[in-house]
Amino acid sequence: MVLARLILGLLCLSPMTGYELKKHFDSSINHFWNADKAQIYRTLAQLVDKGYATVRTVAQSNYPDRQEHHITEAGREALVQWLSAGAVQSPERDPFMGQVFFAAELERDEIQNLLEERRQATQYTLDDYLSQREGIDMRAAADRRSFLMAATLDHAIRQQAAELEWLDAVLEYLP
Amino acid sequence: MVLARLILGLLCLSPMTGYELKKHFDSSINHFWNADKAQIYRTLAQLVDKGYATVRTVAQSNYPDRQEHHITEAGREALVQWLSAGAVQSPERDPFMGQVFFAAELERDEIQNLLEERRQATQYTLDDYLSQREGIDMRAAADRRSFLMAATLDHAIRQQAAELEWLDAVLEYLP
DNA sequence: CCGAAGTGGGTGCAAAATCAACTATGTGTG
DNA sequence: CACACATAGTTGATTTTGCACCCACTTCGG
Repeated sequence: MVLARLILGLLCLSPMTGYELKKHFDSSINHFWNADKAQIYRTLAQLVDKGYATVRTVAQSNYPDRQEHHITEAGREALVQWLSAGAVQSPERDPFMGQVFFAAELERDEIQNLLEERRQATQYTLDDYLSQREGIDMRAAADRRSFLMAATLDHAIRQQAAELEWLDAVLEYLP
Repeated sequence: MVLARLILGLLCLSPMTGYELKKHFDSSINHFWNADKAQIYRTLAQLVDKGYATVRTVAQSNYPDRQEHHITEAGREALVQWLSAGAVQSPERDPFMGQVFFAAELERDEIQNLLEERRQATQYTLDDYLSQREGIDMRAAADRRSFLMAATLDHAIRQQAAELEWLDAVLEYLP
């Protein structure tokens, strides 16, 4: 469902192969979504079925043929409809919070390890996002599209930063 | 996978029926996980299969029989093993960020609507969490279990608060 | 020259999650 | 009395996701 819209969104920016879509999910989109290769190719096929995208096979000299997927007018409409239908509400889901919730089954130092391990991972993720952020041309963010894309990265940065602060607070006051 | 551990965690606190588990997911656990009724009952059956829980049917005078699920020693071990195996890393997943990422397909005022709608929903969720937080006896949070449980709620509160701040920033600077 | 990594695409399978019914009975409200 | 809601649990179908493979060819590093 969501994946199909995200793919439509990417195809809206420019025609792409499944392979290129995967790379986007692993880089520019990774701070708010991820997707398995197999899932991408299958969803792509569904989009073509529904008439939201068309395929154009482009032969290359040295590399395999590109199955270039182009968004159709119907596809663009479906995307806009999703965006116009209002802000989606998705339930919170964080397995790590589950670990914390029941962590009392562990000894105090093991709990501390758990939190410190998470702290390190969060710091690592935050640093990754911050370096991605540096790569963004701030003059380009004057146009609305770039601004919004950069904003989602800012969101991820704020979330990670908030998590770090929380972890430090918990580590400090843990009885 | 995660759901099975969370159920084990809850059964660790006290024996419960599927119905009661569902209520916990809808109330005390809702800030970091949710689960469908059907999924809970099926997972419960799996836990019994694996020997992580046992069922005791308790007849009631006016109401249907309770299928009380008790955690076994093996179940407790499985839970502890999950907690000891280290902090789980789960990829970020936020459909709303997808909407923002591609929101440039909309007009400026529609984008503003989208963000304001989300702002309201976030405020509502935050208020809910804050009122849950009020219900927590702070003296009880001196023991480690209560402290950790309250901490996960604090985490959710911080996340929602950070989201609000972000939304305000985006609304202010949106070109 | 060998092997690793990159380009490009795909299948099969299983687990996890969601949606929508359906079964009973009891209790409280208008 | 009818109706909604709470207690308690179950079934079927479908979608979503994740993991592990498989193909073919090219380019680059040592």
